[in-house]
This record gives sequence, structure tokens and C-alpha cells, in this order.
Amino acid sequence: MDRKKGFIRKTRQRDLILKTLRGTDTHPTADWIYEQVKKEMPNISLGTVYRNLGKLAELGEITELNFGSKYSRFDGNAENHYHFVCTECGKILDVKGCKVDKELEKCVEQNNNVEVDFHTTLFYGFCSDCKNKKG
Amino acid sequence: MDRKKGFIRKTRQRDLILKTLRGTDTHPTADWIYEQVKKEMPNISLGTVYRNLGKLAELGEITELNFGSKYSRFDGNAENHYHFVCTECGKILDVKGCKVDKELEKCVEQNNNVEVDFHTTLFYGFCSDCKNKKG
DNA sequence: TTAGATGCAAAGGGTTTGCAACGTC
DNA sequence: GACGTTGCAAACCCTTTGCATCTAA
Repeated sequence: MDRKKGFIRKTRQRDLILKTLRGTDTHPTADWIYEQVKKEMPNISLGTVYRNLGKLAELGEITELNFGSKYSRFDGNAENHYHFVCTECGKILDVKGCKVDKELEKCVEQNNNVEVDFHTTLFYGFCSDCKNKKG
Repeated sequence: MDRKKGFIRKTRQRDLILKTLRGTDTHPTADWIYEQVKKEMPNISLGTVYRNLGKLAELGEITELNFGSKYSRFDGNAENHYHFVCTECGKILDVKGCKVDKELEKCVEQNNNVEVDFHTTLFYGFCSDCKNKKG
């Protein structure tokens, strides 16, 4: 078997963490995932959760989101897509129906003498719930 | 004078912090600003720097950037603009020549039943220096 | 005079890490 | 049998906060 440097062993912990993250679209924090996973595997430690989330992100299986500086959130959908953050309730949503604009990257490259690999965009505002609640 | 709640008093510390931040385009961390400001005002404390950066951001005088989760960076340019992050050297640049696209916000609103106030975009890739260095 | 601001230092709190034991290949 | 992984807990480290003192208005 190919055991080159960076070889990743399959473990029950990692499988469960990935399954849990893939099973939600709430963009949870590491701690939320930890709490969920603990229900099925009570002895798992927070450190293990962090280590696995880090590895999964490194492998490109998931995405780590750093909105605001407080804590990281994780997205089981590794495909590049936009996010929306509700400034009222803090909810994070995947943006539907709007394609990631690769043309914009060309514009940035041409005007700034850089090479762009990808970009992330965050929209801020009111989600449908909070939009209705406010005056 | 109008001393409503949230009144902000003018202080030498805040002036110096703002001047320092406005005097660079490197999107520095709080600690870097602290070190710079200390040269002119040796007794200033890190706490004061954080408190003032927070207030200035709240007033809309500056922008707090939360790229990556490690620490916040600050931008003396409060006008909404795009940023570029070099994945090689970590440098952060203001993107020139590409307008913030308000049309995209309309697309997001229409397809996601939300109300968008503003959006931020981060481009990742190689800056001009690192582009040349790599193979 | 009064309430916002500062300096100092301790506390917070999400994340990382060292280490011995464990589990996968 | 190797070596990646785990659980535990302590360490990290950026940021926040309490409090007595200072100071702008």
C-alpha cells in the first residue's frame, strides 16, 4: 500500500466527524460537532475533533470558514460557493442560484499583477426570518 | 455640546492610532499598531489599542478584517473594497481596478429570499513577488 | 464636575500540543 | 511491528475586562 508522507489512516472518529458535518447545512463550529459526535462516541475528545477537522480541510473534503474572528465554522460542502451571514441572528446560509464569478478573478489579475487561484465572498444582511421580524 | 449616549471623546491615543493605521497600507494587526504607536507614546497599553480599534471600526472610520482565524487585521480605508491574500507570503493587498459588484447582491437577494446590505470578497493566490519566485 | 478613556494586569476562551496508550494497515 | 491517532489536560496566545486613576469637555 502507498504509505507516502502524509498518509491518512481511516478511523471511526474521523468517519463520524465527517458524517456529522455532511449531515447538516448549518455550518457548525468545532464545539457543536464535538457535542453531536459525543452522543455516539462519548469518549471522543475536543482535540480529536479539531485535529480531524484540520486534516479534512487540508484534504479538501470540507471547508473551514473564518467569518469574524471568534471561532471557525466548518462546511461539509467543499465545492466553492458563496455564503450569506445574517447580521441579526448570525445564521449562515449557502447562497443558491448565483454562480461563482471567474471573470472577476481575471479582472483582479489584470489590474493587480497577481495570480488568483480562487475567491470567497460573504454577503451580509437580513435572512428571510429576520427580514420579516424587523419593522 | 451633544453628549448623547455613545459619545466619543477625543484623545491623543486614539488620534495616534488612527494616524498610524492611515499611514500604512499593510493591513496591520493590533500588535503591530501597538508597537508603532509605542515609539511615540511609550506608556500606551495594548488594551487601549484594542479598545480604540474597536471603537473606530464601530464608527466606520476603519475596517476590521478577519481573514483566517488567527488574528484580526485592520484597514484604515473604510470604503468597501476587495482584498487579495497571498497564500505564499501572507501579504494582504487592496484590489485596484475592480468595482464592488452591486448586481451580484441583487442576484443573491432574488434567489435566496434575503436582504443584502453589503458583501466582502477575498481573492487568494500569488502576489507579484511570489509569482516570480515560484518555478 | 462628570463620564468617557487609560494603564496595568489578570482573566477569557477558542484552538493547539505534548505524551503515553491505542488501533490500523 | 510501524506509525498514524486518540484522550487527556495543560499550554498557547490573541483579545477582553475590571478597576483605580486620569482627563477631555
